[in-house]
Order: sequence, then structure tokens, then C-alpha cells
Amino acid sequence: MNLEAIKPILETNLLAEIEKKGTIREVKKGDILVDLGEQIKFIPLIIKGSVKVVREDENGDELLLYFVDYGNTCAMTLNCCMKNTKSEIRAVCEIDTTLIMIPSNLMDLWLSQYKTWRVFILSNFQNRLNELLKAIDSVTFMKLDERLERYLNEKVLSQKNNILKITHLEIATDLNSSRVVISRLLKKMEKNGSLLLGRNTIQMNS
Amino acid sequence: MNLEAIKPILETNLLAEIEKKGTIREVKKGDILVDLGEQIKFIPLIIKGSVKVVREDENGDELLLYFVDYGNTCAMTLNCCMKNTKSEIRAVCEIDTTLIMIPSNLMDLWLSQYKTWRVFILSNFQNRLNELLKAIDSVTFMKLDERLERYLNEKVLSQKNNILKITHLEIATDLNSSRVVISRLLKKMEKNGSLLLGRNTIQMNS
DNA sequence: TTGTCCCTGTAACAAATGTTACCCTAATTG
DNA sequence: CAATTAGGGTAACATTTGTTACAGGGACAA
Repeated sequence: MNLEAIKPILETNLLAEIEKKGTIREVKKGDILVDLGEQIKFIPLIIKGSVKVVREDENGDELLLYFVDYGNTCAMTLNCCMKNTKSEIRAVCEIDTTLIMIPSNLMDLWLSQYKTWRVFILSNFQNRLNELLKAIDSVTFMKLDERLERYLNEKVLSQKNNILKITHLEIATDLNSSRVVISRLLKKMEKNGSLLLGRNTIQMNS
Repeated sequence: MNLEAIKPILETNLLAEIEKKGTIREVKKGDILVDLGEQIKFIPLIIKGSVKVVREDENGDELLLYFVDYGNTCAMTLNCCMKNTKSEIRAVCEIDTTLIMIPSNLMDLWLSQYKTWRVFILSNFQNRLNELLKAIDSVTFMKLDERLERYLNEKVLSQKNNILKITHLEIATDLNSSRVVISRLLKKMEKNGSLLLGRNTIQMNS
């Protein structure tokens, strides 16, 4: 196992445990890691790649919440592990991703045993809460053009590539808007010179 | 100390520790418990009353995130305790409230020692994450009239009184809207028969 | 090649929400 | 008491965002 992504933060005993009890899972871009309403029996630890977490309402309207990068886990799913409740979110791979799946019953045991596990879990909760706050900030305080700009920038970061392979419709879905509106705003940004539009691609200039 | 609110969920040893190490704090309606940017050195455990948690952006625009009731703590502040970061939110008392303040350095120790503390903390995180999701749902998927309705209902629950002492301006602030718009919608709801308006009061019919 | 589907651009219009301005009245203060 | 302030009602208008409709072109399969 290549545990580089989590090596610096977890104690050696714990890393050994993780090697022993965890199983590797490889997922492709676009695969759904966790879906709404699913029970989760494993804590997914991302060691390579990037995952996006989205919320959906009864009508099928979506909103992108945040990206989870390697070295992290999704606190949202930690919940489910603990309480055996159903997932409130959907997690989709942004790029090819590698995970370690850890049986969720180890959660509590490790919390009592390993200081670094406690720190890891709690800081993951903190990160998720902060990401949710950022999501709330976007939706409540920002206009759509600002949200779009931020979305594109985060996408570039998460994919480590400033040429985005994406359609206007996908963006509209992530932002819970409509395709026409997104096209309109993108066109305006292109005229501003902040990006270049192509079929299925957006090249960011920054 | 009257620990009724948390007695059923925490083990007796832990309750004894809480009595010993915690200090009681009484706060009045309207008092600010935690403000933006503050450092938090104590874990606030609510044993009586209700607190609202709000977010504010650079321009001073606000949004109500959720209410925290007795028997709970604010996971948002747990963060700060752990990492010594600054508060991202403001907590304001809805009604007169009693808290136990627990020195934040006990957090980690208790996590290793007490199973019920682990469950308590983690389920508080879960509750807060779910509340934030609900806040996101409101803002992204619901129209203002629905949000207003939900707001009023939650207010009734949190205050255990279906006559609300509140002004239209306060509501507008909590919902990040404007007074005129709220007055407009409230008037419509009054015509629907779902509430009764008075100066500084709203009487809910449900 | 032809037909079909998907992606994008654009215009015209609709709906929701915000803004400004002004009025009236209740409550509070000097 | 008069004067001032705060809360609320309403109208007119502006802005943002969403909706519908349609057209053109690229990709791809039959």
C-alpha cells in the first residue's frame, strides 16, 4: 500500500493497523462512491485522487458541496458509519481515485487508542464543517457570476489542470442553475478575457 | 448542578468529572455567547435553553444557520477548542439559557477515556452537519416564502411558544432578506389565515 | 452519406427578489 | 404634553435569475 498521503499525520502503529485491516479500492472518474440513502460500512480514506460531494433534493435538483482531496476522508460518511444511518449525500470521483476502506467498527476502538486518529477524525470534521460553511456562503451571499468563477477555480485546483473538460450543463447542475444562464455568464467571462470556450472544454487564463 | 439534560447519555464517572471541572454560566436572552473571530477555550454544554447560530459575511450580511437545544453542544465551537482557531460563527441566546463550560483541554483526554463522551461528541458533529445540510437545502432549493414558513415553525419549537415576539426586520436579517420583502410575504400568509400579525408579535395558527 | 443526438449561442419573456420612497401609527423619551 | 423613533404597509421600479424556444454545428452511428 502506498500510504504517502497519510503517513505524516498518523502514528506508525496505526499505519500498520490500517495496512492490516484496510482494503484498497480503485475508482474511475465519474464513478459513484457513495449514493444517497446508502448504508456505509467502511470509512473511505482517500490516498490518491479527488472526490466531489453533492447534495440532492426530492425533485432531483443538485448542488455541489465540496471536493475532498487525498489525505482526507469524508466526515459526512463518518457519520453514517457511526450511527448506521443512511447517506445524506452523493460522492462522485472527479478523477481516478484510490481509497482505503476501513471497517467502520474500528472507528471507536481507534479513537480510544490512537491520539493521531482522534486528531485526524476531528480535524476532518472541522474541515467538512468549514467546507459546508463555504458552500453556504456561496449560495447565500454571492451572485451567480461569482459562484461560477469560484467553481471554475476550485475545479482547476482539484483536477490540477487549467483546461477543464466539462459541459455547461454539468456546471449548471453543480451550481443548481440552468444551462442557458451558465452559457450566458461564461460568454461574458470569455469577452472579459478570463477564459476561452470550446466544445466540452473551458481553458482558464489564470 | 442540574444535569438532567445530559444525564441519560453520559456515564456516571463522566458526569462526576463534569460536575468537578465544569463551571456554570447563565446567559440572558439576546446575549452573545460566542462571536465571530473569538477564541474559544471552553466547550459549552447547553443544559437549559436554546441558542441560535448565525453566519455573517464581510459586508455584515447575516444568515441563521440553526438552533442548538439543551442536551447539546455546538460542534462548530468544538472545532475551535481543538485547534485553537477562531470562531467562524456567532451564537446568540434565544431565551435565557444555562451552560456548563468545560475546559477545552479535557476534550481529548475524555475522548480516550469515556465511550459515552465519544458517542456524545460524534453525534453532536453529526447533528451539526445535518443542520448545516438543512440550512443549505433551505437556501438553495426553497423559495423565500417556504423558508419563511419553516423559519417561523422552528422558532416556535425552539421557544416553545406559538406567539413570537419578533420584528419583521429581525426575520429579514436571519433569512438574509430585506424587511419589505418579509412584510410582503407575512401579509400574504396572514391573508391565508396561517398567522396573525401584530406590532412586534406574530401569532402562529398551527 | 444521412440522420440523430449533444453542445452551445441567442433572443424574448417570466418570475422572484431586492430597492427606494413614502405614509401611518404605536411606543418611547424629554 | 410634544417630539422622536421604531415598526409596519404599500406602491413603483430595478435586478437577477430562470424559462422557453429555436438555430447551427460537431460527433457519431447506421
